[in-house]
Amino acid sequence: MIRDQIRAAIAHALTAAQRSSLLPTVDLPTIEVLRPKQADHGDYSTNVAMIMGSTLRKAGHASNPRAIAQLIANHIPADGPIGRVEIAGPGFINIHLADTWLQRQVETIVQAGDQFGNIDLGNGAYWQVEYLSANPTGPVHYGGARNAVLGDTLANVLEAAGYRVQREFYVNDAGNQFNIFAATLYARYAQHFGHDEAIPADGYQGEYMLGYAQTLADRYGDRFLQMPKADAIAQLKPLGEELVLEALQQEVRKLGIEYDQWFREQSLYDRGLVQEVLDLLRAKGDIGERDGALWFLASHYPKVDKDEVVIRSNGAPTYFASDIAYHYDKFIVRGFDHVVNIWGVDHQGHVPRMAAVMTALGLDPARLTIVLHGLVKLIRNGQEVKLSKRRGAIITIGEVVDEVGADAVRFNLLTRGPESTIEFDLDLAAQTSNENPVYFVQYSHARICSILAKAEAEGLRNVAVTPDSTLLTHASELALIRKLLELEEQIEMAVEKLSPHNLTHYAVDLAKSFNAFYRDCKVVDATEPALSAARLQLSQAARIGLAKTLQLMGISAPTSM
RNA sequence: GCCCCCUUAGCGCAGAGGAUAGCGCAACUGCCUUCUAAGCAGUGGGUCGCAGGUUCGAAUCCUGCAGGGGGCGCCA
Repeated sequence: MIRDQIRAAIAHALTAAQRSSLLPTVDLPTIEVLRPKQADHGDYSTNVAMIMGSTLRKAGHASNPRAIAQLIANHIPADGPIGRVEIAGPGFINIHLADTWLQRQVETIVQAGDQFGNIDLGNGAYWQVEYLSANPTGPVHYGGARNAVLGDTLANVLEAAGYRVQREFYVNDAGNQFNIFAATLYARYAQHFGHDEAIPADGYQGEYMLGYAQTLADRYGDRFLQMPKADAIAQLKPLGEELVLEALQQEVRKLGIEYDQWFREQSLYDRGLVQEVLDLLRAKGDIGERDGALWFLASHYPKVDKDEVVIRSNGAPTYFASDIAYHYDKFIVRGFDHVVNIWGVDHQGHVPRMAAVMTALGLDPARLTIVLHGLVKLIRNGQEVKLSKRRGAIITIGEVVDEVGADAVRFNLLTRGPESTIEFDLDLAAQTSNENPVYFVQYSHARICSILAKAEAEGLRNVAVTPDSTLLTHASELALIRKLLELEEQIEMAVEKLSPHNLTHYAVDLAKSFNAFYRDCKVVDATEPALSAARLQLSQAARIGLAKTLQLMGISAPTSM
């Protein structure tokens, strides 16, 4: 990455200055390479001279930061990406990228193609991203779309950063909610055949249950009414689960999401892993008995003040019991180096307990990251649409995608940091207007494609000579190249913060940079074939950058609009 | 009561301890016989919730306070 090259050059300059005794030999500070806000402060800058200044002052040496900066700057080799080096302000060293180097990057980008922007941060580390996990009791309500989009985009970004990533959906099919679902399903199924069978008091009221009953009746007839109710419910359970998961998969596909694995909670019990892990914790003294129940003694661990029931006094395990086994399975059985769980803020209380679980299992808690995201308020006709799965008055992910389109949903839910609450206005999102920055970005991509097509039609893309990138000297051309080269850093940032919202802002910036170039520089011009060739290559690079950014966000890159 | 998150332009939001705090929308003024006007250029708009502190330097870190949201179950 460019930043690393700059950092290396500065480090080299520092040691060179020390070796020639121009700078006293003290421990070098970590070199921060910053991106100045103002263009005339250069492409990169470092404050290392000011840090050194205070270190040297304390050690009784001459400590004028500007003088130190000058010493360091004198030793920075002006080659490769580094062009002009200047001292400014209280002691900043400002570094401008060299035009000739920038120009050469156009070809590099085009050659990289869809690999452009990829970096090697992960070094092949094996990560899991688990997102959208839910009870398989019906369609996922719209708020889940944020979870799904966040997790899926993070997975994309991690892959681009050199991680091996597994995408997982945890199916909570072992808990009480799922039993209630099965009982409700039985009732709806019986009702379908005219029986007077009431839905359980805490059952699922949603209309979608009628659809499941209908499907079961179509596929299996009334055979489940020819047996005791308990047996029928037991047999309907896995069938109902399959129906729900099929439907979920369809919904999620509308957002462009494919999971590598749908992991069933029940499988942890079937394999005896829950018992095994509880025994293990008991042997370590992390399990205690109180009020007839078994508790995980989480309060023994930092930041947790409460213990947590794992086996109820009625003998039934809690969700938390299988969750411990689940994470044991992730780290110890399957060997992920790192796991990212995407949860809504309403699960925040569970976070410190999971850290305790990690420690209790002998794992470094830092290997588990839980990304909490705020909830989504759906606005229609200026009013909040209430989401309640139990009451059945839900709007599903699929419905919203059908209404406003997957691209608008993904982009809008990605623009804000995870911790924010999002008010998603359906009426606005449905408009294909400039209210939707996603169209701005896509339009820019389509425009490039149109230019490339026009050049093709006029035979300008068949120029025999390789494009001469040194012809790209216009400020808008160089600004566009600079913006394109930011992609690596944007990916790095998204990974480090485990938050990809910066990509939406970058996409808009990149589109604006292209639009400025388009305004200032005529690309297809038969009277200037050499310049056209160079600009066409730059346009191609811009298309690659925009398409890559959109691809990371799971948003389509249309060739015409 | 305790814990977590949020508070930046009229609205919605970015801001990796750095220099003159940005983007979109809305408002106002211009630009389509020209490669896509779903676009472009320009203008106005700010005590970065409040008060202290740390630092050469704070929207950013620390403490307190206020307002908003969430969480504190033998639910998930």
